[in-house]
Amino acid sequence: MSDSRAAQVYGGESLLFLTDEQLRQGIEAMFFAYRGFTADPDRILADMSYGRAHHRAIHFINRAPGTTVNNLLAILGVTKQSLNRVLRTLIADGLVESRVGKLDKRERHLHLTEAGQALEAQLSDAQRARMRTAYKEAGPEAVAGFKQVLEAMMDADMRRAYVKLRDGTP
Amino acid sequence: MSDSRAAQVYGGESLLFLTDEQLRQGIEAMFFAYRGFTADPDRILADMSYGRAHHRAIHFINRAPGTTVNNLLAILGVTKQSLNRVLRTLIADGLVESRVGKLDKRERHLHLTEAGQALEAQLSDAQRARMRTAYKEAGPEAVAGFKQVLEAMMDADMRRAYVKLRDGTP
DNA sequence: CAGTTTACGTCAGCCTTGTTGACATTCCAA
DNA sequence: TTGGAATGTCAACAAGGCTGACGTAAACTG
Repeated sequence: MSDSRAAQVYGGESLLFLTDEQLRQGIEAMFFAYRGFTADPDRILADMSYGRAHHRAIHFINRAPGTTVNNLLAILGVTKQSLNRVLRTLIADGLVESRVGKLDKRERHLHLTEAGQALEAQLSDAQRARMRTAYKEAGPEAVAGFKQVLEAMMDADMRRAYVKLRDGTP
Repeated sequence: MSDSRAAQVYGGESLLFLTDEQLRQGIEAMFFAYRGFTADPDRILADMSYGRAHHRAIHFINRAPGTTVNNLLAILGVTKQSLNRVLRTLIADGLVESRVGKLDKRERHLHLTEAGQALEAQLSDAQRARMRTAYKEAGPEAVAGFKQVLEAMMDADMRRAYVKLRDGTP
């Protein structure tokens, strides 16, 4: 596994980008970048009594309005108890609305209220602003590569969720 | 801010990659990919009584052996109390060694013991394996773009830390 | 040399966010 | 009608952030 001699060539293609050093750079890039990625929303949320978990819930409810709790659970990858605690406060604070399903009354369909949409926009704007700057700095080809690698890094089920969200809302 | 009409062209260059939809895809890609990124080490650590915080400490001590507590603090971006809790257990368990500085005796220089290096290798191998697969799947050009965008996404001081680690150990 | 600053450790307490386990309710479907 | 699925809730707990306060030793500085 710990193969530092990956500077081989086969099939005519250089594999220099697969050295442990290259891989480690990618690992550290992910670590540092993710910090930046969450920094702006975190700052906004710190003032309110919300955290990153609330942001995630708000983001995906906005992204797929009417989604069920179970669906959201799968996307967020947390337990229903964890999610429920977050949803409870968001509903109590009037940011999220929970509507009993019409076809299946066990299900709860989640929607953002106007206040919820306002907060979503505020958080989203901050996060997008950073993304936009990064995209601009790196250029379109880099962005394409960025997405390719990230997608390849996901677990299979997360990748399905990602692609579904991406292609489901054109 | 929420400009959905970014499909403009100026200076002859398409800015289609800067639409809100494109940016949102990037945001979700980061979210889902980061989950995959941490999944393998998390699984390994779950069996022991360690968490992601221990992994981070071990990673950067391995990366910069002899680093001081203050230095590590800056890289990890946590409080000294938080880091201390983690370091204390790692030192107690014989994975990390803390040596009093020779020039400045206030400083503690951190090193991995053999056991620490073994765990680091185990965690690192798992994480690199995933990176390697992703890199292979996406190809060298995508990897270059991936790193460019991530670097552009970092806060200025994190970017400095990243570059320093990257270029300091060639 | 005296006083201040720096580096580090630690105690106490709080918060968010994750976990498991147990249990109730509602309702669909076989 | 009964089993299972979807949801919600209570309780208890742990990891890992945070702040504030305090102590010690070493280094720096006027």
